[in-house]
Amino acid sequence: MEQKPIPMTGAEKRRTARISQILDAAAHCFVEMGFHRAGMAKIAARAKMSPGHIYHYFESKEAIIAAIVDRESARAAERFAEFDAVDSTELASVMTERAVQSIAEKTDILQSVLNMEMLAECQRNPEIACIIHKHDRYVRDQLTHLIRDKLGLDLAEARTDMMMVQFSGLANRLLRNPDLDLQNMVVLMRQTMMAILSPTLGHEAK
Amino acid sequence: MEQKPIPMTGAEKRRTARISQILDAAAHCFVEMGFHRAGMAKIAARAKMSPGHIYHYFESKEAIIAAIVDRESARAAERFAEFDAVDSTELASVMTERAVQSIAEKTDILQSVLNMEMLAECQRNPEIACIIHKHDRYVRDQLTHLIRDKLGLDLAEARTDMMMVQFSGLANRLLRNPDLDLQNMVVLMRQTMMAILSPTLGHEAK
DNA sequence: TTGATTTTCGAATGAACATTCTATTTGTTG
DNA sequence: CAACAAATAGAATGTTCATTCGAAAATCAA
Repeated sequence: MEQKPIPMTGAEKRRTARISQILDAAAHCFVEMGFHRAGMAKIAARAKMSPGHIYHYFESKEAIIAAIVDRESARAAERFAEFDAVDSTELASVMTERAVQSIAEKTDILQSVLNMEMLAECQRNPEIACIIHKHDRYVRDQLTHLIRDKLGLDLAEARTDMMMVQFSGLANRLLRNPDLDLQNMVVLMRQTMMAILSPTLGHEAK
Repeated sequence: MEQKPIPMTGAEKRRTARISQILDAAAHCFVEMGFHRAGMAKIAARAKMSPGHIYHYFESKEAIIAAIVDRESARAAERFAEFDAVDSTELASVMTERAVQSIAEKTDILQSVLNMEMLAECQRNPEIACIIHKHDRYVRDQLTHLIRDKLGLDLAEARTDMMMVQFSGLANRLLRNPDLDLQNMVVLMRQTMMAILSPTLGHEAK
């Protein structure tokens, strides 16, 4: 989203370094054990500091969870922002490639696990819900603008959501079906995305 | 899947009643607090029995989680089995309606939360993974048979997975975007599903 | 260097939790 | 009804965990 081009003092740099040390450790533990079985002791050990010290940077474990959700959501949003620069005619292809390719990597399976955890938490914790909805709205706005103004299509909001259905649906599918044949899937996925971005969708010839 | 037409004695009936009492209570608590923050005390209270007594029916809390995952997966599989009886020409429509309608209900939002929790756990606990993959394979086999043998389409496995991408993707989307306009979505979703089930998909006219 | 400030540690605390165990109640059967 | 088995309760146990706190170490200012 908006950014800080403000330079940082040494102390501030240190502080943000420590914070991302903690977040990296927390993310790792959360993937491995889930939000609520990952103990502060484990997180602290992985971040190479004492448990007590974490409380100089975060008010509570909940605050760490919120920060993780925020960071991961922001990263996902960033990834979507790349589509902005893509040529209109190739959008479906590029998005398909990115969806499939990013998912074929181990790191993104882990990312998916974190996403599941986040979405579950989202229905219980209003603060988490707020963070997730904020980032989702941002991504949607970007994509809707692309579809409406660059591609000149109607039903832009609905098409946006349909595109995003493909992304999260694919991630979900890969967790449930470990034998998924990506080779064949990618062909159908590309055509499906192209169909979603075709002017005739939503205007059925009867 | 296969079933037991065997009649039950009074004692057995009681036993299964108690067990589903526990599972209902557990499911409720798991949705509300997640697998690992839901304490046995809370589950016991909701099931109207003592914590200790639960251990007459389940070896451990892990066993309850496994049982919940199994039950919920089996229920999802049952719901998919209904599509078996649907007329070929209407499959896409019926599946769309079912996906959208089932998701528009509050209960299915809660079901989605449980699904997220399950999928996250699936990547950490091999026993859970096994249960989930088993049920997913069952659903896929049903649907693939439908697509290949009733609709006479090629690429049946890939089309199956694409259909399932739509289902889980839609559930996911609704959690992330609470403002989702189902009215417009349903139109695009139906056409997308029809495209996935059209013989021309996968055989692009260049 | 000295004093002040910040960073860091790790033990102490208290709550929550899964599980076990013993005792009590309920139900069944001869 | 008596004796036995099954069901149930709930307190006790030992562990794990988030959080707090006082002190030690490092950093900085003068």
